[in-house]
Amino acid sequence: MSAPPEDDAADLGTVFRALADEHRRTVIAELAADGSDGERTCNSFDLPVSKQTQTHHFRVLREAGLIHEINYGNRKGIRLRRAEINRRLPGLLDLLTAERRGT
Amino acid sequence: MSAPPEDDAADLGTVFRALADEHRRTVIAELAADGSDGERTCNSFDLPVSKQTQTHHFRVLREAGLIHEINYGNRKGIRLRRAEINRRLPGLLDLLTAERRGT
DNA sequence: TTTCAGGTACGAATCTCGTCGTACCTGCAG
DNA sequence: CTGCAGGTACGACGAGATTCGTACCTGAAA
Repeated sequence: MSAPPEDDAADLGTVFRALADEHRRTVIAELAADGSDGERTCNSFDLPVSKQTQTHHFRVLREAGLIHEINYGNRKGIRLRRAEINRRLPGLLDLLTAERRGT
Repeated sequence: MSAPPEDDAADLGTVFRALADEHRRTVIAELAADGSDGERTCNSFDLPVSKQTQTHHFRVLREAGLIHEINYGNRKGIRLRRAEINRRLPGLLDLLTAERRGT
């Protein structure tokens, strides 16, 4: 209810709901696996959905406090909020990277 | 698709979807916070929903591999599958108990 | 045996979510 | 300026989730 803060990390329900979707989980797992934490474009994830749907997924991830979106007007940059996640939800990123390696 | 295994821990998507609901998260958080790991009854959680809905929630938790249900015909016992969870999803229970203590 | 609380099965109402179509905006390359 | 790729806004549709009503089963107490 009311406008989401989207500025800081949301509650566990919002985070789990965001990570329940396989596409969004793939995005965060890829970001978490890349230690350089560089800025990536939305297209670099090769999601098998339309661009409207991608916009939706990245918005959900941003409102859950998991990523940072940098708007360049024309294109958009994605960055993992690793520090905030590890501070408020320690161990979460490890769960995602572990799943990605099998089992 | 097909009948769910419900015997061993499910994938991350199923687990996150199960824990996205606040009622179910409350159940697991209470179980995780109680170190004795004793058997509890469904009623002991005081969920503000009807008993049909409780049946539904406990089934979701069981199919996600998070709890064990012991059927006595008349009543039902609930037990946290702590060992399996900590083995396949280390750190998950800590996230739930941390949220319950406030941020 | 009768009664009753605890649970389940099935179905319906409602809501949310994931997806896309159409239309529009933004910045860069010709 | 024109064209074009990347993104967004709004609306719609189908699938799934949450909740409950009604009906029924099970075991223990009276």
